[in-house]
Amino acid sequence: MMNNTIPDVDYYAALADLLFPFAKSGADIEAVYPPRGLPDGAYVTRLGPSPTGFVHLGNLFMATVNRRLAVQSGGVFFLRIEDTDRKREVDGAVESLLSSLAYFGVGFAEGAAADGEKGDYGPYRQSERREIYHAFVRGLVASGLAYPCFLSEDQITAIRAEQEARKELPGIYGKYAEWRDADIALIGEYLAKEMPFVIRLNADACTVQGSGETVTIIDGIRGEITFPRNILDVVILKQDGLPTYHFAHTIDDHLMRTTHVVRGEEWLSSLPIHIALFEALDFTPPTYCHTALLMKVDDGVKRKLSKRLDPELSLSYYIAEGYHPKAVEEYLLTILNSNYEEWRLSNPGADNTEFTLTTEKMGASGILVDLDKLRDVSRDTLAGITAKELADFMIDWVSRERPDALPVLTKDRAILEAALDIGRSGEKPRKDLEYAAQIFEHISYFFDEYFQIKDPLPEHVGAEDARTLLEGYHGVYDQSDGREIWFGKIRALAEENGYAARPKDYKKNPELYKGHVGDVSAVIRLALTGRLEAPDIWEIQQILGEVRTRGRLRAFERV
RNA sequence: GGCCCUAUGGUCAAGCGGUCAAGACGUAGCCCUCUCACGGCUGAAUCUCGGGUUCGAUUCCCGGUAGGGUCACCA
Repeated sequence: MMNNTIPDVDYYAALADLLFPFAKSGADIEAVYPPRGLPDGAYVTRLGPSPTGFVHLGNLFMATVNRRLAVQSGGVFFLRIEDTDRKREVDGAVESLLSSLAYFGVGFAEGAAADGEKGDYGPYRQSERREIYHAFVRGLVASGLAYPCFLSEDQITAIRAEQEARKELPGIYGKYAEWRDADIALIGEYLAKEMPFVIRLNADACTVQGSGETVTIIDGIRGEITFPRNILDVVILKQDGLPTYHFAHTIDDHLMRTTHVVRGEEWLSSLPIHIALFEALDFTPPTYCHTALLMKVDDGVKRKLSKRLDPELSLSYYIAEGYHPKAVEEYLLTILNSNYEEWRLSNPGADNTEFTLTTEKMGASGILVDLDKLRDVSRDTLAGITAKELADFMIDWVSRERPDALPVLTKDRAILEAALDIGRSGEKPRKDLEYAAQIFEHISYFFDEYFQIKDPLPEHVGAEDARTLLEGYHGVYDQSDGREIWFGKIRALAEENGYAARPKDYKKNPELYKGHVGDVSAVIRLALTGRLEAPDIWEIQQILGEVRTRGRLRAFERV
């Protein structure tokens, strides 16, 4: 059934006409997307997510690198929606992607947007670029570099089974590529019968004369990488007429004038295909930068983050927990460039855009996402944010995640800000604020609605003693006392009740005392905050006000 | 299994032929201290294994081993 004569130029031209009678030429398309008039050294980068509805930390990671690389070089960062798989597409996915990224401060000056798109290199949704792809596929067919393949799913499965049995490389290539240079009459016949087909790259026809068996490219992160040339007749156009990732990537990044493709390491293995495609189309490939993968430890095994298995690593997790966008950005930068942390240490207050990200400084081995580290970075970051801003941030979070608590939190803005600002000024500011959910719990005792006694009495204080101490404290308490006078009273109170006025005295002669001032203040702290661990009592009283302070002291005495 | 990537403490890592092998997180202890947090100090903890090259390898080369990725009409 196959034609054994070597096809000629006429054959390929005829085939192209047969397959794509109405397609434009590559040159027509090319004319619409001229090179960008950017200065030398400007990076054009992109984010190319598929709209599956799941927005991953990896998406943010990728967005952060690409965006910074573009922005810091005076280039362009754009968003392209890779929606060539209609089966996986989810309604509203683009919107949720955009809003999740926006939460973390990532926006796009060019590309797909919630309401259409912006920029001169569109369309920015691959599903809308059909004509463009077809024009170039036609060109490939016309030069004998691609061909229609009518192999059915069953046939392909059978071929694979045979290959597996023979321990051969699976796939359509070489002698298995039955439809390479097939009889044009037969193709016409199948076409007339509307048999489904795909367009495959003719890998053998692509091999550049005299270039050898391997290809070497310089990766922006990894340096030189050598691999065998692609021999697979990969599908470039699917049955539904949409391109596969490989082909769409080649066409789009060429036409959109992408200079640097920064993507995850999982793409490294398809690089031979992409290089083959760029060569076949006679395009100059971009600089590839393959980043390390974000990993997770599962049962002691390190593995790639997976959408399926790790819902807690979706962006929505961080948004729901209320991690501050700046904190997450700081964290990502620390894992992105090993010298970032050092830079941050010597430039504590500087805007992180002053730091220049380099692909050379990016690691090539898998990164374990470390929430401990994130929280630490977060504490530092939040310490540098004003209470006013934090209050806005908390209100925003509460209205999203805890709407029931919104009235409580917004009732008295001054209290909210004061609560968030405790101990944050001075030489050694507190750093105990991590993320909204934690902060909410942390300051909850300032709100009567959420105030409750959570901890037991301290070890050295019995119930009777507690009552006596609180009564005594209530008697001497004066809201207008300064911190020194106030604490003097606590010391006196401790002494009167058999507790050491100074912890050191107690440590020296524990048998002489019931405990020490710490125990006395612990009781007061417990009455006022419901917990044994809280910031300075005096400050808390200032914020609570005299009425509520007395109220809580009395309430506790009754318990 | 083929191909590719990776390999310094539990984690992120500096190092780019000669170092007592940085730093950060975490962890242990101490100090400061009314608790907590902050801060300070101290400690434990790392070059995957063999071969080369070299006067000298954590560093360069080769191999093993381990981990990871990928082998779709998914991206």
